[in-house]
Amino acid sequence: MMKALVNKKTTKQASETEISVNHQKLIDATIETIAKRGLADTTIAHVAKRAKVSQGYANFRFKSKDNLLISSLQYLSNEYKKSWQKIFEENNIDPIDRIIRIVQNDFSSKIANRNKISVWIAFYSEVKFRPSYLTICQRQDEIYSQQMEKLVNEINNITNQKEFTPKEVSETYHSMVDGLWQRILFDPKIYTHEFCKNLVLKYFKSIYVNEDRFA
Amino acid sequence: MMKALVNKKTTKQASETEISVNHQKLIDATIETIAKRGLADTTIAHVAKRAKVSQGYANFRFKSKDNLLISSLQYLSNEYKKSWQKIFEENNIDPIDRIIRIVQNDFSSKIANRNKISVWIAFYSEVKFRPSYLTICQRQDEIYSQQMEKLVNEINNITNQKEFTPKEVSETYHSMVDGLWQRILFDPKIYTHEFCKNLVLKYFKSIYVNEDRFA
DNA sequence: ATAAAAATTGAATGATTATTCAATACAAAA
DNA sequence: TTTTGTATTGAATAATCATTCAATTTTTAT
Repeated sequence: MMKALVNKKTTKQASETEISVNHQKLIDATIETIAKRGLADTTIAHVAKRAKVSQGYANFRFKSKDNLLISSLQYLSNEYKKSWQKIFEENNIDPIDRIIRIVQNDFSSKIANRNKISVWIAFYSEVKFRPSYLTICQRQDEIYSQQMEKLVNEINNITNQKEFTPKEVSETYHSMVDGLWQRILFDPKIYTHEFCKNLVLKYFKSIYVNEDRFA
Repeated sequence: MMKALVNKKTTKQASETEISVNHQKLIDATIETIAKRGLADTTIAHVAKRAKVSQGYANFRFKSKDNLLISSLQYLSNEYKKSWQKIFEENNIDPIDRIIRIVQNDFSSKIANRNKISVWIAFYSEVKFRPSYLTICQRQDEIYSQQMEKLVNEINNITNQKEFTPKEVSETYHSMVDGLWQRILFDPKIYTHEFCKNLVLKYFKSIYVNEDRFA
């Protein structure tokens, strides 16, 4: 009895490592497939082929296509969250430099590339009809906004800026980022990362008139 | 010969009116169906049922589903365009009042309601994979931007504002609108029309410091 | 009123695709 | 090596859906 339990456990651990590899391979393949073909044209067969596993296995591993899509969105969401969470936590860095880093992150090639953006928008477009998508997106947005407001509040205090509330600045920034991401998809020639960053920094410049770091 | 031609013409005219009715019924039904079920779940059968015509007819009338979708996007795009075109052309009205009208239009319940927005985003999400969608969206954006820059330029001259170029202000506004529309979908409780309009006007206030109309 | 033409139907077709599952490959344990 | 359990395959299944088209209804012209 005891032995059986132990055996089972080691077996499980070993296979879990194996499974994890396939798990991630499939999530990566899903994101790539959505980026290359669009959500409407993303089939289990395509994803499985890209992940180099059989079609049956892909479905078996994630129970359903829906589940695979949700896991992929979750992964994307976590990846993005990790990237900004780190910056918000850098308390030793000056708030203005910190917000500049947030902008740099939001328009870095790792985050704001056409593949990732097209996947985001694909999921956004279904948010109204899939409560699970909405939950994932909302939870992320909420924390981001909260942290952003806190940071803006610090900057308002430092600069003695009183006309625009942290909420207003934070929401304006957030919506600008969403809008610009969308436009990167439409016209990447015009909406380069530099162009977008510059636009956002100019916005901050209009709020924090005497601060030169928002060039 | 002559008679035949005339007959043909009258026949054609009469039927075109009839056809137009069905044509528009189908486009309306398509937009409603996308809004209610999402693009992924929009079938010819659903659209036809909503338009109260047979499934075969819907397909016959538009040659293909793809064509019906493109026509619906085109219609949506024209509808929006008509709404702002009119405002840009009101040369007798003061530029600042004109831009305020543009904002009011962009967040009117006719334009920025959840149904319309979800349809827009559904199409946006496929833009990368359907050149015809991209063309329609780009053409619209281009003219809007052009007119907006012209208007901002006038305002810059009047207010003697030199720090922010018309292009910068116009692009910032445009991306804010896109971003806010998206957020209306996510969280309509917070992102009311009033909230959005206020946010945008505050942005203008930060650019045109001495102008009280941007309350 | 009748014939001809056009509009419209709805059932059949064929393609696509998520899901299932019996069979096989593989790995670990005895 | 053999046995046992797990991972993985790939072909079969069943559902969904765009598209087609012969048949029917409606409209128009004479």
